[in-house]
Amino acid sequence: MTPEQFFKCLADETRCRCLLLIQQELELCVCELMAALDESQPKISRHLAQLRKCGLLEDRRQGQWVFYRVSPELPAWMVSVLQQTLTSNADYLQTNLTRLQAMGDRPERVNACCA
Amino acid sequence: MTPEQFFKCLADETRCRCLLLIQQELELCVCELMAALDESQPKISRHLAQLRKCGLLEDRRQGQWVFYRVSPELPAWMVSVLQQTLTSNADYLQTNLTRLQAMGDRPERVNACCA
DNA sequence: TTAATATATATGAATATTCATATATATTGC
DNA sequence: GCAATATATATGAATATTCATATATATTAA
Repeated sequence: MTPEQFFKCLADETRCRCLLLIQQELELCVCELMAALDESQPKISRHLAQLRKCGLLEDRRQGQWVFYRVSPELPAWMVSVLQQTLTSNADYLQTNLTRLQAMGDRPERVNACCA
Repeated sequence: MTPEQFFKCLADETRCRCLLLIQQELELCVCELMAALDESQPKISRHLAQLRKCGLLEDRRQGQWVFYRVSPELPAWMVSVLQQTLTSNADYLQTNLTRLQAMGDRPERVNACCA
């Protein structure tokens, strides 16, 4: 993936916020991101699909939910850019994190290894 | 500037290459970037104007040439992203740097302070 | 006047959004 | 176990919007 292709993935508000939230929370499902961003389900789902197709995210289904996480194969410099952006833009994400915390009935995580 | 606005600036091949070349060379004029990227003058000029308008670059005119450099007011994390991208993508820029070096009659720099 | 750079406009291409619907899993009542 | 239903997510199709490019023209300095 070229640098500009990587940056294009980050160049949309929905994708940027989803990626940074996932980078911080390790793993989030579609409904959690809908709550955090207050956006429609198809909108979230489409952007996540795009990020997965580009190789930035990977998904796993757990029952009715699909959880997304940053791909473990992502080149180190891209991870570093994500982390640097996250660390330096705490205020940018604050509203989203507040909404996420305020969300009731968040799906429980079950470790893939010992479900 | 929000993170996604910053990344949008980097999300185009022409702008990405120009920015990384300038980050590496400290200062480049339009005709040098035309040579390095082998692109038309209006195309280069337009993208540089956009980067300047967004606050990523600043320009100085020296005689007939206009030199662009990374804005000294750019937030540290953005500079860090630029530098990290540059360092980790040497091969991506190699063709451009070769063409730049091969360019004859490159305009001389005159220091602003002691011209 | 010539060289270097900037800008305006028109057009086409890429991208995002919405709505409706499809699929996959879970739950409830029989 | 088997329907009927609910919930979570994905996707096709239509539309709207944004973005990049090319051409032509303007500006600025030597």
